[in-house]
Amino acid sequence: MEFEEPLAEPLKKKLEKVKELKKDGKDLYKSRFEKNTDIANIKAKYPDLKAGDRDETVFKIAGRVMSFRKHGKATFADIRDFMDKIQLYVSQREVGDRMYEEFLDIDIGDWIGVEGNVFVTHTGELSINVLKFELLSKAIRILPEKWHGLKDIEIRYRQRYLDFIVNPEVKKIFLTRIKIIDAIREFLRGRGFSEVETPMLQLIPGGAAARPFITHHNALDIDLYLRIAPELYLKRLIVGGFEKVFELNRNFRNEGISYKHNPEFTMLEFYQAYADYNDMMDLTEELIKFVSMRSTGKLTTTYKGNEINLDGEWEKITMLDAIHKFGGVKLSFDNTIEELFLKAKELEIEVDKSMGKGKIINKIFETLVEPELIQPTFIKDYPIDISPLAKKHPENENLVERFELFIGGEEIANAFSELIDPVEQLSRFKSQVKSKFEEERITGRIDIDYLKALEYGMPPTGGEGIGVDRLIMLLTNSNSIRDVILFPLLRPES
RNA sequence: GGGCCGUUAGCUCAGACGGUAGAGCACCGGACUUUUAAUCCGGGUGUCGAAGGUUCGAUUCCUUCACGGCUCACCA
Repeated sequence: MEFEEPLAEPLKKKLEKVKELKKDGKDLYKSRFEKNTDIANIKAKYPDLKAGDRDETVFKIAGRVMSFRKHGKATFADIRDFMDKIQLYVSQREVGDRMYEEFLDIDIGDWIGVEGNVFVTHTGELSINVLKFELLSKAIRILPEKWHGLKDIEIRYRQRYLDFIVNPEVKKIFLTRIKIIDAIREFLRGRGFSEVETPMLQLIPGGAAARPFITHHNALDIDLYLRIAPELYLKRLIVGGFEKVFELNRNFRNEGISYKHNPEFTMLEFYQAYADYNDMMDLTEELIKFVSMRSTGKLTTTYKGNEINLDGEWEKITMLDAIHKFGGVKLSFDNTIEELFLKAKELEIEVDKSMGKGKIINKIFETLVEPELIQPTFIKDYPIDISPLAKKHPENENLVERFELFIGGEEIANAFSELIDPVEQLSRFKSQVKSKFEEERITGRIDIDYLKALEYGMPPTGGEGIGVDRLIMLLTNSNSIRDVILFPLLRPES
């Protein structure tokens, strides 16, 4: 038994008790228990029983003991299984002297299996009259307190199991997360999309501009990167003839941690041949409405104090129009760099002239507009120089057919009509690698194999990425990405 | 990385002019056959985040560090 700190007194006593029980030949850690129902089922079966009512059906349930109310020769206890909890009534008369003695050795936190029938107490609580019980697994550590719960946010993240044991609302968030993930798959499958798995270990980490995690393959003696995006592989599949594919899995980015960034996070990417970014907008709107209904049963949510309505048609507006509308600033690509630079300065937005027009405009957009985009809004037609994989806009060579979806002031989705011209793709890659700033962030290597794939011909395609954790934050009103990731990354304890 | 805040019992939290700390729950001992924050009687179980410094004396004051939170920067 390994304890990192000197043993606190209660812990020592627990260990002594366990030693005693073992010495008496008790098996404290059993192999199995045959349940025949869940607590929630029992509760559902007897909605109308009144005080004094009783049913002789024998149920076998199991769970963790959460509390005791001991009364000498009879004891009440609450046990909890995955979804529900119920009160046990154990009396010496019913279970006999020896078993009752054994029950008094049970501690809060222990797992037990129980056989008993249902009755309702004087105070009207549906309870299990215990006929037999069995200790399944002994707890040595003492659980956090029962009505203040566990508030220390650091312990909640580091020991998430305690968070689940003590804070029921946390479990609710993750159950919603599970429903959201299921609903995404259900929706896309229903639309004829195939779920695929592409490499997480990549030779060239492409599809985004973030610093990658580096690892090493010993047998091949090569460095590999954990993927920052699956994009370039999914598009290879489109070249190979797949028409609708999606991948719902982890990406890894070696960047800062914040309320909306975890080094590993869940990304949905989907690609549809013959579709453009307008089609993707329609699909996105339907997807998120479907997911919201399936997971929360409604089309409204509250996020950071804002009421958000997902119903109705979502607004679509170009980036430049949005800057005009929300920021009152009229910008265009006819402005010189100097003019854009001065405009940004005037707005107290930090930019420098090496950034290029697109980047400055985007920065202004992020500062002035993003926080205002509370209700679902598609921002479309992004600057070309910040969108190396998107198709050029037919009406303006400075723009691409790209949109981002914002809800609650957060970026939820990013999509475009894919750039499928291999010659143009090469020159875009080159100009991207050119700037010194980018060079630090990108490995500097162009994915020649991806270009080769394009050279074989890729059909017109719409592609999109959705930050699933952020979507979950939105639908569960969670202020931090750590509240929707089971085991978020923390610095190791000293 | 910068700024601000936090770290006291298993948990939630008090507290002190600088004189080695106290509540509730949990825990330990006892009473109790319908309680549900059960009740009643008895028991504090602690490296006051860590290390230095000042001091007769530091958990308290100072410095540094660790971890966490918020925020700014960064993350197209």
